[in-house]
Amino acid sequence: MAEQVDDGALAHLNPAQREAALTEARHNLILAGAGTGKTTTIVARIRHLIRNGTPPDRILAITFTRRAAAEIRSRVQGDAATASSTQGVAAMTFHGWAMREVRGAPDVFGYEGWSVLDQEDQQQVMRGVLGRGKRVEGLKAAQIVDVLSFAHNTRRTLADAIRVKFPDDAIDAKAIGAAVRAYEQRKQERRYLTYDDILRVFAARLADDAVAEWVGSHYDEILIDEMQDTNPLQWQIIDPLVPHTRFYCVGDDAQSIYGFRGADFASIHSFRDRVPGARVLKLEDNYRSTQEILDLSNWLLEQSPLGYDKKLRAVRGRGAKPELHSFETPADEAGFIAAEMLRARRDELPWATHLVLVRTNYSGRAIEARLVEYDIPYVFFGGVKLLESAHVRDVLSALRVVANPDDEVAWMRLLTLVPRVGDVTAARAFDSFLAARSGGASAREARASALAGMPAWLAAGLDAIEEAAKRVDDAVGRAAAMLQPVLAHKYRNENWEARARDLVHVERLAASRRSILEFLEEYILSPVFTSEMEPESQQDHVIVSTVHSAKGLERDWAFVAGASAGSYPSARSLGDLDEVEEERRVLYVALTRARDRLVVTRTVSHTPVRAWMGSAGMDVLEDAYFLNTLPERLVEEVPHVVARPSRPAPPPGLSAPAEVDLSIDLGDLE
DNA sequence: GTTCGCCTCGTCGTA
DNA sequence: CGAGGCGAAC
Repeated sequence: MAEQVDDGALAHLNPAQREAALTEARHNLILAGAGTGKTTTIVARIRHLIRNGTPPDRILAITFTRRAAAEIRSRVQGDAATASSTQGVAAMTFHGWAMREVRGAPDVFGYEGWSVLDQEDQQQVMRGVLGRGKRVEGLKAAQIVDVLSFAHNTRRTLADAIRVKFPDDAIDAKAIGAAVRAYEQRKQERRYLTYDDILRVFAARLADDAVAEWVGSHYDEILIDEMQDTNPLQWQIIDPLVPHTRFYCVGDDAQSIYGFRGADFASIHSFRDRVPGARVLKLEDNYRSTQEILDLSNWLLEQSPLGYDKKLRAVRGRGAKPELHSFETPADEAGFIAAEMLRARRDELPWATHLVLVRTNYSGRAIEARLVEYDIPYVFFGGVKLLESAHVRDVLSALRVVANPDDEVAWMRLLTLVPRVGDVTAARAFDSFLAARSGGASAREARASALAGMPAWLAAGLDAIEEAAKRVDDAVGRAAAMLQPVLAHKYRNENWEARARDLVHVERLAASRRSILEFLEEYILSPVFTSEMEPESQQDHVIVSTVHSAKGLERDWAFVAGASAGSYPSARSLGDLDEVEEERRVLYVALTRARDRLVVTRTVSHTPVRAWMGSAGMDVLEDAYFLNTLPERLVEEVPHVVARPSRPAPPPGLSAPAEVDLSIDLGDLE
């Protein structure tokens, strides 16, 4: 048995990794710098546990994304010889885990039949609460939802969260508080849970030690990846479980980039206080990059007033210097990146050689446009998630009203798809639904009264979906069929063909889910990007990714785009040390993705920031710019900026031209 | 009064 | 690309 799992993985580890994989301490924190074989070590650890007799289904790996979970699962399974003995290791996100526990034991946790709201739906509910003005104290629904979420994740009061998020504005927190109370009540009435609520329900029940003991007894060891991005709300889940299971946490303080979501990387510095008896191990040898790439990355961290105590060493040795290319416009920059890829292609390098890292979804679009233009296959990580795209939401709204008839957001969305029905008519229909319900009508009868003035196809379609509710892909198919005519019209000028293809993907994702709510929950909690569903993702392709979505990614060549003044650090973070330092770590994560060739690109004159900051503001940004003190020896600088030829000013007499007669001479028509 | 289309504007990052 | 404002059309 033992030999079955021992594939020699341990033999490939260096002494520090081996020590980390085999540690016998009850709780462990592995501080693993970028490229030091973090995933390799986690995988070796899991295989080691299994080899020593831990049943795979008693091991839980918490990761940051669906992709990271999938990678751990597949690497733990290894080849066919070991796949069966390693079957059953659970790998999922924090939210996925919390939901699995809550849904798995409704007697313990409650909330059966409640729907999970994503961010856009939360904003929709908040808009409904705010009514006509749509603002309170100048804050829009989206801002209030954000500050509330920040309060939950950092376990602050709402008043404190408002002070932290809006330090300069005189905001009457009482008015916000009233809106939030109304929002909470609305969520309760409609049986809605937000992302945060899922963690909060789980955490609240774990405060009962009997519950913590019971949950802890399911697992021999819980592994947590990207520990530096764990926030106080997630710690509230970990803490009560410490006496009841073992924790194996892996992280890197220099890669903490989720402060905006409440993560505080300092909590890994105090890990031993929080988790008594924990052993702390360090991995410092970098296997990913050449020394030149690490020299630049190390330099960036050294400039920080926070001491990171980190210096990555390249086991691979020396290579080419990183390049720093400067352009006039983002379009030139994108053109260069695409042209470099085409050049590499002529040298027969696969598309998968390349990774392009962008700061924002928005800035990724310029790159995307060039890749389309040059016919380069790519997948974009970040950006629109499949279940967040408007047309998919339209279709899912029909499933949602069947699964949870109290789901007002879904009702409104569905009803306003009907021709000649707008907000007012839809709200009236929903009101009559509510009236029927409070009059004691069953959900189905109430539905009939909501649909009274609506076309017959809608009622028939909802009945059909309800009949198919056990076969979720079938239900998706029926919803799509019912709405096909209205959607084809709604999106007639917005790429309807591509959107229709997405609907087929959704149907495929829904196959083998046990219920509509389970299906929606799974993909709301661990979203799939639209572009991951495209055919390109099955073939050789370039990856374009926001830095935040690039955790764990590496490629031979990495292009770090838009590394301009005003972006690193971003203009909006100026003046707040913590935020500026988080921006530094974002750039650090980007730089450390490259194995062989690191290409940093930037624009120097036509930045959009310059336009609204003005030149005085621009000086401040230049001062704060991380790369403005970059020593020459660290990079190869390549200017692409074309100096505009300066012309001599015209002599004074020519400066006020007479207007030119632009009318045509009609000849003999006069 | 209500719907719908068109236009402008602003967009950090994510489960 | 979505949200929101505005005016035309129903």
